[in-house]
This record gives sequence, C-alpha cells and structure tokens, in this order.
Amino acid sequence: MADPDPPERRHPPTIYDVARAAGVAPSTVSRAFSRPGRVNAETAERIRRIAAELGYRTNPLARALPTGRTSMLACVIADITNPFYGEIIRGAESAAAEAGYVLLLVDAQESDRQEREALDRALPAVEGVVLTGSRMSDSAIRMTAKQRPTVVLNREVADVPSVVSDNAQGMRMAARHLADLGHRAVTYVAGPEASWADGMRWRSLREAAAELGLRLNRIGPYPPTIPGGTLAAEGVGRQGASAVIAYNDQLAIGLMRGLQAAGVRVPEDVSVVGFDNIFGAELVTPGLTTVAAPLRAQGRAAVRGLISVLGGARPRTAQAVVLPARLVVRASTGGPAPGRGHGRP
Amino acid sequence: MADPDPPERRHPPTIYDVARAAGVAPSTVSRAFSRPGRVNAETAERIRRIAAELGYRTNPLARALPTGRTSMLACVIADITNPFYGEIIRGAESAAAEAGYVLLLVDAQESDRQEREALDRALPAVEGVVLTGSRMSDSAIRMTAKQRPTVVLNREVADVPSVVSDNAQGMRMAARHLADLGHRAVTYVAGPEASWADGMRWRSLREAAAELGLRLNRIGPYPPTIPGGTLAAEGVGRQGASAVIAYNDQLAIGLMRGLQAAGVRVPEDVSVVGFDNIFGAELVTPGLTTVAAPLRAQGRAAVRGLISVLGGARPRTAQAVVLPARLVVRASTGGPAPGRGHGRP
DNA sequence: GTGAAAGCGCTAACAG
DNA sequence: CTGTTAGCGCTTTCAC
Repeated sequence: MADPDPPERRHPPTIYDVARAAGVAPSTVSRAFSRPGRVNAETAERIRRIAAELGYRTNPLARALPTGRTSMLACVIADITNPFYGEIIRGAESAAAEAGYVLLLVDAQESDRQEREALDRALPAVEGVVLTGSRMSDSAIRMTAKQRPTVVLNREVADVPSVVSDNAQGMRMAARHLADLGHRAVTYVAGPEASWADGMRWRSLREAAAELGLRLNRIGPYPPTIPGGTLAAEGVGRQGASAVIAYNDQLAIGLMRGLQAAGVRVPEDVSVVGFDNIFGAELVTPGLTTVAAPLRAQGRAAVRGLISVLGGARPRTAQAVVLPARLVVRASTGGPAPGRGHGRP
Repeated sequence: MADPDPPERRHPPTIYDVARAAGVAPSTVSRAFSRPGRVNAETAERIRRIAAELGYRTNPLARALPTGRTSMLACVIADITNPFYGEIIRGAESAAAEAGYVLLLVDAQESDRQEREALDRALPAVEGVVLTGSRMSDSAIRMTAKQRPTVVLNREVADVPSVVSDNAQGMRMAARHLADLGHRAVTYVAGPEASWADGMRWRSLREAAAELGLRLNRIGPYPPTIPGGTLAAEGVGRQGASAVIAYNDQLAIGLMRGLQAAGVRVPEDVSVVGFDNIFGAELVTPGLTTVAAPLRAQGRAAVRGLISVLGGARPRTAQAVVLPARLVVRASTGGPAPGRGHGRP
C-alpha cells in the first residue's frame, strides 16, 4: 500500500528526470523535443515514450529564458466589451492555437494611456503583437513594432504590416445600393476624427458618390456609439436627407432610434446603412443594412502574418493586406419617399 | 557624431548592468526591487535612479523561472464571441491590471476538448485561473484547481472557490414581476441540460412560483442561442402560456422573433423575460425585460479572490461568493390578455 | 546591510 | 548522433 504520489515528489518532472530514466544526456532529451531529426529515431521514440509515462511537459518559461520563444502573442483590443472585436479575437485565437501559440489579450479600454501601460506589461512576455483599433499614435505603434513584430488591424501605419478590410469597395457597394434604390443624395455620419477608418470611409464614399452622381453631405464627428447616434439623429433631421451611411453600426443603430423617436420612419422616410455588421445589427428593428467586414478572417490573417514573420519571413510593410467586404442588405434601406432625397428644398 | 545607439548594445539592460553602474552587487539590485527595506534606503534610491536612467526593466520571464511568479492569470471564456462575457472580461482585466497582473484570455469555443487543450497550453505560464462558462466536468475543473489556484464563475464546483450571481433572487424578482402584472402561469424555456446555471434557475423558479401561487411549465432543453429561441417559439405557442421566462437573453430574443413571426404579439399576447441583460437586450423590439447580473463585478470579484489566494489567503471553498442580481424591466412584459394565462383551456 | 555563489529548467555551442 | 559545458536574468540562501 505505497503512497502512489508521495508528497516529496511534488514538482513536475524535468528534462533531467526524463534523461535519467532514459539513460541519456539531458541535452538529448531537449533535442528529442525541439529538434527531432537531429537525434536517432529510435532513441527519440524511447525518450518520448518515457517522457509521456513520467508526465513530462516542457516548461515554457524555462524554454523562453534562453531562447526568447515564449509561444505567446499579444492581441490588444481597443475595447473588449465592444462586440465588434469578438469575431476578430476568435479568428486570431484560432490561428494562434493552430500554430501552437497562446493569445494574450490586452484591453485598452479605449484609452491611449491604458493601452500603452497594458502593452508595456505584456510586451516582454510575447513574441509578437496584433493591434486592433489601437488608440496609439503612429509613432507609438512604430515604437512597439521595433520591439516586437507587430501587425495592425484596420489601420495603416507606415513601415508596419497591416490587414484592413476593403473599405473602399464596401462603401462603393453601399452607395450603389442606395443609388439603385433611387436615392439622389446621401449623408455621411462621421465617427471619431482621429480614426483611420473614418477617414478612409469618408474618402471612399466621396469617390463612390462622384462616380454614381450622388450628392453628398457629411455631419459629425460623433462618438461611435449608440448615444452618439441618437445625437446625430438631430443633425440628420435637419439635413432632410433620404439616405444616410454611418461610420459604424452603433452610430447607425442610435441614429435609427433617434429618428424613430422623432417620428421619422426608417426606411420609408430615411434609409440607414451601417458598417461592420456587429451582433445586434440584425436584432434591431428594422434590421440594419450594413457593410460586413470579414472579421474572423482579419483576425486570422493578422496572426498568420505575425507568425510567418516570427518564422523568419520578411514583414510585408509595403502595402496592407486587404480583405474583401460584403454588403448585407436588411430592412433599414428602401426607396426614397417622393419629395425627399433631393437635398434641401 | 557618435552613433547614439550602437548596434552591439541591443539587448535591454539587465540587473548586471545596473549593478555595475551603481557599484553594487547584482543581488543588491535584485533586492532593491523585490525586497526594498532589506536594503539601505539611500542605496536603494540610488539603484532605482540609475536603473531608471538605464531604462532597466525587470525581465518577467527571468523572474518567473526561479520563483514561478509570472504575473499572469488565465481567464477561460466559453465563447469569446458571446457578448455576455465582454463585461466579465473587462472586470477581470481591470482587477488584474490593478494588481499588476496580465490577463491571458483563453477561448474555449464552446468545446470541452478545445477548452482543455487551450488551458493546458496556458496553465504553465500563469499563476491562477478563472473559469467562466466552463464546459469541463467538475472533476476536470478540480484537476486544474489542483495545479493552480482557480475560481469558477457562475457555477459551483465542490472544493473550488466560486463567484455566482444570485440566480434565486433574480428569478424571484422575475416571477414576482410577472405575478404583479397579473399572470397566473409561466413557462420556463430551458437552456442546456448540462448547464449549472440552467438547473439553478429552474429550481429557483420552481420555488418562486410555489411561493407566488403561479402555475409552472417547462419546455426544452434548447440551445442557448437565438435560433434555439425561434425553435422554442413553437413549443411556447402550443403551451398557450401568457408569460415565459427564458434561460437566457439569446433564447428570449429568438423566442420573441419566433412568436412575432407566428403572429403572436409581445407583450400583449405573451410576456417574455430573459436572463443576463446582454448587449442587444435593449436593442430588440420590444426591449427585453431581463435579469441583469453584475457582470463586471463578477469578473472583478473572481480575480480579486484569485489574487488574495496567491497572496497567501486560504481559498474560500466552503460557499460561493454571491453577487446580487437586478431586474431590468423593459417593454417585453405586460399584463396578460383576457382569456390567456390560465393554461390550456 | 551587502556580497558571493548556487541554481530555476532549458537550449546551444562545442567536442567527440 | 550524443555527451559536456556554459549560460539566459533573476532570486535566494549563506556568510561576512
């Protein structure tokens, strides 16, 4: 009746335990795990078997010290409570897991300072970082890119690889959709001025509107939130536009609410299109027509890129990887009511 | 014109660099950071100043090797795309940051296997773990609790500390609300059978119904998702109930949709209450009356508990920390229509 | 109060 | 192909 797990043997087995049990040198055990092929096939097999029996697991911390390879990636998120990031995280997480990496999530809480501090704490522990919705300045981003391979999501920063969705194409689809419906003018409800995506979307819309012969207004900036949208409703009402495209879905949803509260019908009186296709876009009434970015694919692409750089590939900084967007048509868009859509009377 | 940052001096300064610059032994530098008080105040001050000048930062990996203190906590999430977890994560993250810890987020993707694998990879790197919405068995959870201090969220596991919201009280409030409105019978739309919370909510509702003299039905189980809810709508229709309480908000939202699609009005024909108050509950039409758990507080409480255990406190396994819930009344509940609410005719 | 020395568990030359 | 030997950067006895 021997104690099956005597208390004096509490620590997990090390490479030394395995080496002793297998009758080889510790370095051989190490090789058997990290550089199989550089060790006799049979020996390697035996070592692995014995290791398994002993329940040996290589200690990632100990490995990290001499090599710097922690098998961890940081993913910093502008706001972890924002549903927009959920799918991105999921994509990043799965790509990381496939490559044997663990994802360290860092919540920036929409604050530059918080973001830097949190990133600072996480940086030494990770091999690379994905920045999504970063509030940091371009130069701050380049700074961290100097310390660890970095890829930026939905933003372009000179000299730093990035993955973006095709805002231009998305905007073109949205504008064409509205034009097809018969609208002659559209109002853009702008998000944060500092936002790279906002600038991009606005410029794209301007081009698309020109091509399609749509008249264009812009109001804002507004906070990219539901309350921000209800705020914007007032401005939209004053414009008398028959169609609006909002910087993002939150803004669009708040906008619809504000409009409805003011007795303006969506889409009969004004059509609304959002951006991002967040969870919730299909929940509201009417369902929100929106430009859907391939969120999960973005997350995957970002960490894939990161991992290939870690594997020795040259970072692709010359130009962003752009992923296609698609238009999800729901009930918030329709033809203009007679007498609307011609700008101010 | 000397190169300000010669390439041969690339590595960040170590304790040895600081020691040399300060004219003390490396161990003294170490003490100055980890055990101030065990070193002469002036010396400590000087060391810290020099360290700052050199830009020295203690290498967490190197510290972790001898001590095991990685300053990282794992937070495993059943499904990172589920908005329900956003606030929990935020709370956990902030409490961790306050204590100087970094949060390692692990997405279980609603899969037992994925959860174990991911946790396995993360475990050696962290000092403690919080499990939220875990799909693992009680015994698997106890297993990991043996390896690292663990706290479970919204579930009770023998011998493992946990934080739960007051489901019983929440159910009581929901049931009373319905009773006050004049309903005489309520149907519970059940979630996953394996779910601890589902069992808890059902039992609580049974008690509350008994106290209030409400008749009670139960249908399900259904997947705790929006499609699951539309599925459930059929069953609810057959019951002819005037009021239903769903296991969670997704189910409730899907249910409302299914009902509305079938021409049943909410709340005129049937009142619906959900659970969790997810983002989206206020977006739907009508707004969903729901039991709100103090999500952020839960996340905070969980990592606080974890940290106090890491600090040497005895884990509180005897009984769960229970946090109060509240009822958020929106538009999905109202008085019963005449002729309804009396069960099958 | 401070210095010296011995590791933490693993990897990476370097010999053989 | 395998064993030996130094460390990675920090902490921690143990002496002085």
